[in-house]
Amino acid sequence: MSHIPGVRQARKQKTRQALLDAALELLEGQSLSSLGLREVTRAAGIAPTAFYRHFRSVEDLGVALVEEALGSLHPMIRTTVSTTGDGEERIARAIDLIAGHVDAYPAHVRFIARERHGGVRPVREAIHGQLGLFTAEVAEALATDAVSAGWSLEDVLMLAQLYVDLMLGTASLLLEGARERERVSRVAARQMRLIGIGRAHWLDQPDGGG
Amino acid sequence: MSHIPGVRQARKQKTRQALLDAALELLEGQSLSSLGLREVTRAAGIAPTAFYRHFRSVEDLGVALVEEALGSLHPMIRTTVSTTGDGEERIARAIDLIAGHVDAYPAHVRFIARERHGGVRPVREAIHGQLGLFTAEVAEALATDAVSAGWSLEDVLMLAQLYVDLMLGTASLLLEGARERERVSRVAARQMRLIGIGRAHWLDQPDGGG
DNA sequence: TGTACATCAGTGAACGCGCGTTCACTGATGTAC
DNA sequence: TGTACATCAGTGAACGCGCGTTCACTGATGTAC
Repeated sequence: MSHIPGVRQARKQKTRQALLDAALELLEGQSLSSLGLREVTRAAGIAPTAFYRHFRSVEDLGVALVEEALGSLHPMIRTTVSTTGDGEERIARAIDLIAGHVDAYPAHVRFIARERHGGVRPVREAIHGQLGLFTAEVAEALATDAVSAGWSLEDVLMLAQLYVDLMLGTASLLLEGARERERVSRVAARQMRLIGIGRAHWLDQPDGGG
Repeated sequence: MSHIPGVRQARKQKTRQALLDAALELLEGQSLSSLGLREVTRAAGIAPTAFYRHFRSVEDLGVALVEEALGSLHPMIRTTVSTTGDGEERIARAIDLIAGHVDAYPAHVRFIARERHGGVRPVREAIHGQLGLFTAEVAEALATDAVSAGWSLEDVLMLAQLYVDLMLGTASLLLEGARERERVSRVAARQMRLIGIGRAHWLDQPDGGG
């Protein structure tokens, strides 16, 4: 009735989502640079030509997928980082959250891991940009800890980058080797512990600070 | 003359290498899963059908590329890890070696970074296997350090994995942002330093050791 | 409420093109004697 | 050394197929009055 929502717009949104979902599923076994437009529309159950009502190209759809995938990752990182408790508790909780996210959004995790260094530049850049935001967010949280007193901004950022890379790497390993989940989690926990120890002693060194 | 080398075999080898080189160059802008057989033979200057004299498929060629790319990486890791001197010297030397390798073999580095999580399973598995060997090699070198006395094998391996991932991540960043080389190197150096500090204090913790 | 017109998501035919793979072949290299 | 035959890397025509994109269209939804 009113000119804002409308049945038409809702249906369009639904088709768009069907395209995104179909693409994400097809990307389980291939890279975005080999994903075909007709392949996606066939899986989504619409005519090939309707694709253009939603995206200019498959590349363009890929960029939209980045938003969707890292949007779902955003709250997770926020929660992980704001967990309270001592070091060991925080590590255990972080690992649990990563594993939970991999279970809840396996296709999203796979997509990001795959296309982060993939063959489609605009997608790579979109992922890079989003991960930069995540790193800044993690850095902000780390900076409020007492342990970070006296740290330069640059050093907090390099630490955040270490954590973000470790989280992504762990998520990717959890995805591939479902049967090795326990071993992967244990190794990741120890790596976080070691980084935490390095963090605690960073300013002990004569030339540690920036 | 003798039945072992022969002109024929040498020529075949040369064509094979031309295929590998052509593929590697084409992979600068796309993923292996979208690389076409005809595309490769065209770039290599041979008829499409001759491809089958060397590889069963493009996927198969990809696996051969993994051998080639990580073969060239092998000596580098060995050198990096066996560098002598104090911690800071070793870090500086490691970063230099990584940067040098990226300059010498940019296409190989890009290929490995891209296909490590890429869409072609056999290639992914080949890379995973080779990186596992590297990690073991790094672990072996780390284990001989005095700092590693009292460490469990599992912990040495988790440390080695941390270093290997950091090296690969750094190589990839150096590749993408040529103009940011200095900043990337500085951050990587500090990450190595922080990991080194964590390593030095690992056994200080009541529950640090395995 | 009813009517007339505008919008626009989705359709289906058609196009030219490059793909992977097959096949019978060519001719230089290798081998046996 | 010379000859006759075997091997096999590379060729070129041919195939059927799915691709991305264009175009004019349909018909339900939206808007104006």
